Amino acid sequence: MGTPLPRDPIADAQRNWERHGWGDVAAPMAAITAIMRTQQILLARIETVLKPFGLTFARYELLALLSFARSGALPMNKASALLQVHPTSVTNAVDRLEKAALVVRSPHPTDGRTTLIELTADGRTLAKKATAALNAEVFGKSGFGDDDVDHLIRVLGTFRRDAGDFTEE
Amino acid sequence: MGTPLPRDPIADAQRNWERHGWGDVAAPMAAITAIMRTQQILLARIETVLKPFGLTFARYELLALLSFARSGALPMNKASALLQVHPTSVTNAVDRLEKAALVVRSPHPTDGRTTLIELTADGRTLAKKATAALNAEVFGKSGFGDDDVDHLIRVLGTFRRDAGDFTEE
DNA sequence: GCAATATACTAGGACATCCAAGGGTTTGGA
DNA sequence: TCCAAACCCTTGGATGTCCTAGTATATTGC
Repeated sequence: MGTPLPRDPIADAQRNWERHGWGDVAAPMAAITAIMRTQQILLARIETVLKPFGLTFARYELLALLSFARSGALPMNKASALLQVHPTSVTNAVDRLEKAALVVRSPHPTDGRTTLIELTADGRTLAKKATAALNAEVFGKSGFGDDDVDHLIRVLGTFRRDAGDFTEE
Repeated sequence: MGTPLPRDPIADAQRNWERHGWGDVAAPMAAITAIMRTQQILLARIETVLKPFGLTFARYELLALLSFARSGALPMNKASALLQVHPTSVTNAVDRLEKAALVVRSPHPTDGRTTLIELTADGRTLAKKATAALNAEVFGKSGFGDDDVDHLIRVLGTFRRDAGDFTEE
């Protein structure tokens, strides 16, 4: 996107907030903005690694999810719930994965409304390769210290639970 | 997107990673995935608050940035750099803000290549109102504890610096 | 048993993001 | 001085996300 800025734009924003009398929410604003930007950076790294495999993160996530399912198949609505994205996003991803012969749609044996997404042999192979690449290039080089990783998992886990993502734990 | 899941899908993914022999990167994977999901939740909250103002987060960010500029105007490339998004994204946002009469494009006085984005009176008013709403509804109710906010700012700040977002500090 | 309600997926549309490419403007080195 | 390289913005295209509706299938309740 360009050259590094001389100063942290988010820290600047936080100062601006304080300067305008919003000091009480300046810090959370900065933290939230930092999360948004960090996500953007991470997503870009991930997409870069996946590009050679012809995958995007959305499609990879679906592939990875299927590869962990016992039978290598899941109903679309199940996938939507587990990936926590809108059903139409899953439809979109499946359309493209199916076109690439990485998954197949098949009717649910007992429920006529439901469509199963099944991993093909190619899909399973590609998922493995892509996972290895992501592990090596992104997750293995996250840049976060071990303590910070633990902290992030804990804090964001609480946040997600409070936001209604899940109940238990 | 729906009802809460019985279990944390990211914790499940982490267990799957460990089960498949990728224990060394399972934790960072979980932390990164949690950041992605948290961003999604926060963005949804923000967009919900901004919708009544006819704004999206991208447009709000631009408006807020302009409202902090001395003259209420910035060159497009400056805005692109500070918001850390692609120039075309700024073009897109300005197109829509201009259509809503919240900003105006004007030629740069000395550099014929550059276009200035100027806040209109309406734009400045709306920015103030939208900021008040976000402060009250999102940043003021982030759900993060003060210590966690500080930790996030610090850890993500280091991450962003290492990623090349900025140099100093 | 049948109508009303709920659920599952898809089609179409609005937005945002990025990349690649094109046209205009400046700058800088030969 | 002058042309090539650098820079700025926009257009067009690919993706992804969500929402709203519409169609088809199940389930419920009377």
